[in-house]
Amino acid sequence: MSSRGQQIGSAAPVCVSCRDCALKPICLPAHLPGEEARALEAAVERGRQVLPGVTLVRAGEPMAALLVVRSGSAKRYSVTLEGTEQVHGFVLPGEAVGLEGFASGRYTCEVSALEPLSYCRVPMRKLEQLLERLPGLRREILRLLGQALDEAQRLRGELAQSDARGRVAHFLADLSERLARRGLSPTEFRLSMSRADIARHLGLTLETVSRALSTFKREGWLRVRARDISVLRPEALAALGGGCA
Amino acid sequence: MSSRGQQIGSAAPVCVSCRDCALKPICLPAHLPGEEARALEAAVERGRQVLPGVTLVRAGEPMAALLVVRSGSAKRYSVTLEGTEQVHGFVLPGEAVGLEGFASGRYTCEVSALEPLSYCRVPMRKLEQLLERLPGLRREILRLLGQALDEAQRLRGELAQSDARGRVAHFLADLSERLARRGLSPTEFRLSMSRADIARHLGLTLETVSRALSTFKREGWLRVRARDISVLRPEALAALGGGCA
DNA sequence: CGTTCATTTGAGCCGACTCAAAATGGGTGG
DNA sequence: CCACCCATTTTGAGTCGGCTCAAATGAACG
Repeated sequence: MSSRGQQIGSAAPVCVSCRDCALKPICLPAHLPGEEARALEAAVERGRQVLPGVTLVRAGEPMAALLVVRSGSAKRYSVTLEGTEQVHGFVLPGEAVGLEGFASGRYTCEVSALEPLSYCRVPMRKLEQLLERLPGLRREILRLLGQALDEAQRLRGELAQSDARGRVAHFLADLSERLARRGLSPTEFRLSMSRADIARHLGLTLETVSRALSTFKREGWLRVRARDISVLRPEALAALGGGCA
Repeated sequence: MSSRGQQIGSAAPVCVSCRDCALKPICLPAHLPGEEARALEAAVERGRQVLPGVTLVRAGEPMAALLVVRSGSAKRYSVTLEGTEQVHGFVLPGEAVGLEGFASGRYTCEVSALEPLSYCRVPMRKLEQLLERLPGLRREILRLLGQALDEAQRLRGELAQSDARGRVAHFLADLSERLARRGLSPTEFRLSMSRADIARHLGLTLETVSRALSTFKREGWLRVRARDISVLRPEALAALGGGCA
């Protein structure tokens, strides 16, 4: 297991202050003035770790804390009446989990680890106290929610307008960009999710996802070996998947 | 124009306090304690009116205020690089507009009136001041954003999983339910949007939307006359469109 | 009453799904 | 280290739903 070493986000030491965290430029405190960042930092519970497959939050459960992934990746999904999974998206380091819980104080979807994963926690009690006196944090949390909303809408638009290849291309381009923002390679990465997960996320079947990848491979846009992806022509993917003004 | 009289939400008198507003049980102040509601009310600019087709907010424009529709309905959309509209959804009375603007302080999509429409406005300056001292309002705004996010995700799931008839059924069931919550008839209503708008919202063509409606009519679930809809078997629509736990 | 736009209906085609089988790779135990 | 086993992924053949293009009908407005 230690030889894989390809998991998303470095295997960070368990306890690090935000100041020394590799995610500093991306994570919540990034846009906060110094004192606010310090106040927030004091409320953060760090270094929780879980194994692949473990569920971080469950639908219906009260939202007791704001969770932010530190390393590893996770799958956000909900289960339909018929028992099938709807995959809403994938969570990368520095991203918050379960924001839609603000709606009712309870989570409405499940989030489970795809790899060994570590995360930070801000208990809601403390968060609310902090929101009382930190205007920057207020703005930051609103920004976070607004961003999530914007992203969800953008994604919906993608589903509505693109065909299978377009969706897969967009998925790869988006993932690539998010990895780059975390200082990881945008062209060489290992998918932590299965074809079936990708398919359920994009509203396709796993065969169709596989075929799309094969097409890209044949066209010379990608190298694909199981879950290892090398992007050879990012522009081509972006052109197919892009589409938004 | 006055003889149509079918527009969504009554033609409210221009200036009404929140206390006397027909939307009181749905709108923002509904969940606020008395003093907070009063404080918010003092910041609200009421009774702005626009004609059909007028754009309320434009993509790229700074988010200068929080807008809530009072009467009438609107279309949220964005324009892709190719010049086609992506319809994100439709706004009913009591619903806020442009929440995704919290992401960057600028709107990312356009909202334009589908009927004569009136709305209320809370300037962002004042809103931020209020958020400083009203914990209930803080929670309420977060709830609003969380709800919008949850809804966007649910919709994405619907797109990913349902076929054409399922999407149209879900659209009607959702609209019906939202109208009911506003004290309007859930079974008799007039669509304020075109088939093309519905189609672009659901990721279909207008012909397919029309065919789905015709099918429902043939099965005896609906009566359809142009944009006037009578729902005869709500359960049937809900069964087709539902699907989420 | 005529014009114009929105909606409905029809025919044919293409892409994505379904079902089925082969191949690949990762992990395990000898 | 190698052979085996299992799950995942790839590939193939055939079907069906939704798209495209085109025409007809219906509604709204001057």
